[in-house]
Amino acid sequence: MAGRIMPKVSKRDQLIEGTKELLWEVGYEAMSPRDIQEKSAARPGSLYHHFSSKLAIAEAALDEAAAEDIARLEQLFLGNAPPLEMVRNYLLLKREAFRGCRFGRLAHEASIEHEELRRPVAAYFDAVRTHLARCLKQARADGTLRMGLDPENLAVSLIALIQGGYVIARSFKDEALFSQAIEGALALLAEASRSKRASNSSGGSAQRS
Amino acid sequence: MAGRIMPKVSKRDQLIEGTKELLWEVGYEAMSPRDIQEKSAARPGSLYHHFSSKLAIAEAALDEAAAEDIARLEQLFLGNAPPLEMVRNYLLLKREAFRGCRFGRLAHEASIEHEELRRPVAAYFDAVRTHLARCLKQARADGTLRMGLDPENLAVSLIALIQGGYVIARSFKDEALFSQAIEGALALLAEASRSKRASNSSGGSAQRS
DNA sequence: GTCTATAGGGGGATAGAC
DNA sequence: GTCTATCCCCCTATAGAC
Repeated sequence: MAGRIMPKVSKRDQLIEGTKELLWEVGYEAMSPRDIQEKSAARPGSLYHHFSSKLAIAEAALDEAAAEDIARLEQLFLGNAPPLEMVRNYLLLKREAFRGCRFGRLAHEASIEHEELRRPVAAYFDAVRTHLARCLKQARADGTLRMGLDPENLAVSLIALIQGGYVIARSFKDEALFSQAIEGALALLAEASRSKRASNSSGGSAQRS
Repeated sequence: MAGRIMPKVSKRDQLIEGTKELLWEVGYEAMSPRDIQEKSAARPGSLYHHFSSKLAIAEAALDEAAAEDIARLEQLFLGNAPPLEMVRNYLLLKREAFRGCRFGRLAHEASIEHEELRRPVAAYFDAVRTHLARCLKQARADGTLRMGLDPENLAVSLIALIQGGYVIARSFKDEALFSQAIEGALALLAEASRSKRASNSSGGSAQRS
């Protein structure tokens, strides 16, 4: 049993892992080095051997988290569904409204002014924005999204929608509000993508291919 | 100079005022009783004479803040502009993107689970939601907003949009993203509003902050 | 690399004089 | 009502043995 060739999880990895969890659960400021140590079954000596400070280990953990989620996004947006459908699917991803976004939740802490923390957070959002903007641009090009709608602006709106959804759900202690926010936006998007095939003569001629 | 009949600002009021500012600046958890005392030129004795705990004074301050802002909302939504214009105007209110919403910023703290804090936060958002939903409902009734768009859902979406706008602006350290999020939503709304009047004022929101 | 022991400072609150 | 003085605990490390 014990003789297996084990990857041998180092204390360093355990510490990083514990920190990732804590950053999501409680954020940066409310997370103490002691909390990390307990969650990782480690002692101060280990923590400060591998990392110079709480900020340093948080940076490492957050960099890892961002890399993970950015990679997952690549997968998500890889398919070849119609671009607007991709956007819809992204909005409808299963999310734990109360848990919040592990990046967005840090945005309101004063510590977000540490570039070490802000950089990975911004990197994650930038990846989302890029994917969404690309889909929306494509949708506009192929005629499923109306002109006059700026894909870049819209992408930011949708990211904000999700982040705000967490805020509202937590404030009302009601997960349903998260879904409501998403549904409202989906309905708007549907209106904005309603084909030009109807009597509305807003200039478009493109039909579904 | 000093002989004027002064309203005599009590230490209690100073403490509340200082707490309101701090809750906005740094949030609940990062605000220490000592911070409050310094900001209010008061001493522990005063604080704990008037309030039983940090939580108690935060509750009092937050209740006051919510009452203020709910009253301001009443004024805002009092005019008799077309309902959809009211909504647009609300979205275009001047906001300090980096400062964030003094209610929404608390939503991600673990302490939001204290009902004392959550109640005023939810009360504020509920007021916004009610006003927006009423406008949107009216707009749908008078034909300026398409059927098929649920006013309740949409109201939640718009609140989320704003709250998320703060998150994104802070994450990217870029106020322009707040405006971008708003613009994106305004464009969507414009598409969803039926241009029954010949004079097409939709989409021409003209000013950016 | 990981441990135990310890340190300086601030957090949240109380006691009691005035 | 407001003040000064003080308390205990936890936060963020640091030192040094193993």
